[in-house]
Amino acid sequence: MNEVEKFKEKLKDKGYKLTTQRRVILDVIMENREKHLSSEEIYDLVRQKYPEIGLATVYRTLLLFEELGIVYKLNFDDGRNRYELYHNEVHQHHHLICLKCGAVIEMEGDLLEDLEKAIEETKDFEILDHNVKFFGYCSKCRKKND
Amino acid sequence: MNEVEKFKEKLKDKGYKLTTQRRVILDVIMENREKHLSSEEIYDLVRQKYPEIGLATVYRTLLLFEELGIVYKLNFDDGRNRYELYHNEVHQHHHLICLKCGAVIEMEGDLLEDLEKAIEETKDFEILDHNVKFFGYCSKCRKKND
DNA sequence: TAGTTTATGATATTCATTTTCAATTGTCAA
DNA sequence: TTGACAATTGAAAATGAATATCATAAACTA
Repeated sequence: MNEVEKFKEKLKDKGYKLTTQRRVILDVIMENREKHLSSEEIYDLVRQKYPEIGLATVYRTLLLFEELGIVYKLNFDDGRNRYELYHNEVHQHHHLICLKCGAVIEMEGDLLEDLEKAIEETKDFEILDHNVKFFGYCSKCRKKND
Repeated sequence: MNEVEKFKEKLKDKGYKLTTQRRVILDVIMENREKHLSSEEIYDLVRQKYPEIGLATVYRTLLLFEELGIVYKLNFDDGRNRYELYHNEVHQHHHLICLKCGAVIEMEGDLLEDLEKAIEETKDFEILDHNVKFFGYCSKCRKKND
């Protein structure tokens, strides 16, 4: 079963309807896997394929997709929600955010596991998700500074 | 030199004036060291001491204090900025946020150091700050769930 | 295909934050 | 101490992202 079929099933399972708008929004997100698009950016891209769409529908759909585990909401402290396609490694990657040029670099690997285990034990806190961001200067901006 | 004197000096250094409003806002933040107050919460507390103050002044002052390194801005994904008094260990603590009751538990210790070193080397990214949050259920809420 | 329910688009609303601008208040030099 | 000038303030308006409202328009199901 491919991704789109899985998507259809997830909607049906919960009694949601399969609409053109939802399909187009999914397409845009799938075509931009490596990006971290904001709601507004998604709206702009969707309008190129389906100009009649309303902004509210995009917001509603992103909320729904998040609930269904289709997308994952990111927060880069730039005052807007950003989304990426959900994948299993999503919890295993962190983001490096350049304070100069705003570039977002993805980082795989979960070196947090030990830390999480320690927290669960010492604080009796059940961790479901984490949010790890590093702010600094990317290699390009570091070179410019020389 | 005590904290308040340091504060006065930081303002003067950059040509900013020492106003009653700024003093009262600092007092409120200092009296709530262990908390993570939002701008609105700070406004409410400040008004008890200085009712004439305007909301915009609080927002402006918090922005200024952040710039001067007097406070540190936190983001708990609840749609508002939160602040805490800047202290050197600020970079060394993380927050556990309960998804049920909203409690914020502070966690000391920096187990991220190894991870940061690895990033600086492999990604050529100079880390200045990090933001680490863990979401889950606190011990109280876990007990309630039983 | 009809009928019911869900979804949509346009618009209004909310909420946190920022901007505007005239009036006020610190600061520093005389 | 005063006066001048720049910085600061308060009130209100503006912004910007996100959400709610509501009448109309699609989807699904029998």
